[in-house]
Parts: sequence; structure tokens; C-alpha cells
Amino acid sequence: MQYRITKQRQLILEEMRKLHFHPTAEEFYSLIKRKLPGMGLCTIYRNLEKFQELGLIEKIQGVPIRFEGNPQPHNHIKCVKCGKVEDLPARITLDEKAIKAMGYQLHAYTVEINGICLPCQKNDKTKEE
Amino acid sequence: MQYRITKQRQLILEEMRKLHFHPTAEEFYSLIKRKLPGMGLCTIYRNLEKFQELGLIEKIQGVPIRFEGNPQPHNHIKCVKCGKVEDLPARITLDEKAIKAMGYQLHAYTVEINGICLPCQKNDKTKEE
DNA sequence: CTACTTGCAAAAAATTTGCTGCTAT
DNA sequence: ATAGCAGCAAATTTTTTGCAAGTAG
Repeated sequence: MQYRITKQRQLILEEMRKLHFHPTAEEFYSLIKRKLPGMGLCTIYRNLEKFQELGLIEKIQGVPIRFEGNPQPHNHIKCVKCGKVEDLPARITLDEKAIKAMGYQLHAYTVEINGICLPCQKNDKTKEE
Repeated sequence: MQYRITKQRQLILEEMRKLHFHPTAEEFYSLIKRKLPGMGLCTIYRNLEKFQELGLIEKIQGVPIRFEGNPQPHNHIKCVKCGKVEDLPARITLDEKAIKAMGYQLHAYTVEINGICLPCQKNDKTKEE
């Protein structure tokens, strides 16, 4: 089974690489549609799945799912209120030996931390009053 | 707005605390139903949401969502193939200053690492042959 | 009492799939 | 030529919501 290079795939990868944020499938779709109006949302889903298998991108779990165009290990902080995900310039040391000892094969991974972002903290305060 | 202690809530919390794994909502539901057959799945969802707000438990993002009864910061490794989540006895040092500098209020967090578990690695191999 | 909670069924939201025609190789 | 893809619409899966009746405080 071989992977074909279609213009949809080229465009999807190209656009993912340019991203400076972490869009949901819908967000990414509407972004892509401007460049290739005929594309279907399922093409996004199908290819993002495939690209993840190939280690070219990464899925950021959650509902809705979000995508990460940078395949290199790095860190994310996710807001538990609004779902926004930002890159986190923190140092994290990971004991890879312990993980391998459990039998796991480390995938291209990102470390995800949960928190509440500034805008959401302010919203919460407003509601409490 | 006050939180009432209903028998559903007592049971849900009690069972969560006993868990030695990380069930999906459905899995947890069928577990609970044995003890209180009348309960609805939406009661699980509604209360797990509430308990998370109160910091009593944690949601593990993904589809389907999984639950963590241990509210203390610790680490997870998730299999990207089957979705299973296991506790990870690794040391991770986290630069909390960098996170606060971004304006984030750190939530009770767990660090999540992605990988491929042993059974899934074996499945993959079988398919390739 | 009365405000919060439940269970049900129905709705909404997100993701996946079946199929038919298209296209890279 | 032909295996793999795309687009569409429909199906599935997961989660949320409206509402009437029940119950804790």
C-alpha cells in the first residue's frame, strides 16, 4: 500500500506547516477551503489521520480534536475551559527509560499540561459577581 | 448554588476512588449500573463534569473521554492506537514559573505522554506480515 | 418548601463510512 | 491499467440538553 501525493495532501501538509496555532478540524477546513474550495471535510480527517500515522503531524486529543503541525517533541498547555492549546516554553525532563520499561514505544509526543488561561480566569470572575 | 449529596453522587465518587484504571464514560456507567441499576448515563456525564470543576477527579481528553479518580498530579501514558491510559511512574520536572508567566492558572494537572503500547505494537507487526 | 437533581428521550456535535467516479503512478 | 483517493451524503458515536417528576436540606 503506497501513499499517493495528491494536490489535497500537498496543500494540507503545506498549510499545517505554516500554522502558528492549533486549529480544530473545522477551523483548519475553512482555512483550507479558501485555497481549494472543492475539498471535503472528510478529506481533512482522513489525511490528518494518515499524516499522524506517518509522524508528520500530531493530534491533540479533546473534543473537538486539534492539530499540531510541528512533529518535534515539545510542550502544550491546554485551557480546560475554552480548549485553546498553546505552545509552552518550559523545560520538562522525561525519564524515557521508565516508559520503555513499561513496553511502550514512544511516539512523537508532546507533553500536555492543563490549566486555565487568562481570558477564562477573567470570565469566571465576572460570572461570580 | 450549592451542591447536594445524592446517593448517585456518593456512589460515583466512591467508585471512582476505587478505580485502578481509567474507564470511558460507558465503561464506568456499566460498572455503576450494577450497584444502582436505575441510573442514567447523563448523570455520569453531568456529575463527572461537576466533580472535575471541584477538582475531585479529572477528565482524560480523547474520544471517548476517560476518567481519572486520583486528583493528585501524576503522569499518564496513552496509547495512540487503542486509547488505553496507564499511570506512568516517571519523574517529570515542570517549570511552573514559565507557565504562570504566560498567565495560566495551573489546574490540577497530569502530564500526558503518547506512545504505542506493547499489545498494539504486536498487532501492528501481525498486520504487516 | 424550593432549588437542585435525576432519568428519559430527543438533540446536537463530531467523526467515520459506503459508494461512485477520478487520478497518480 | 489499477490501486488508491476524493467528494458527497448518510450513518455512527459520543456527549449534551429540555423537561417533568423526585428529593435533599
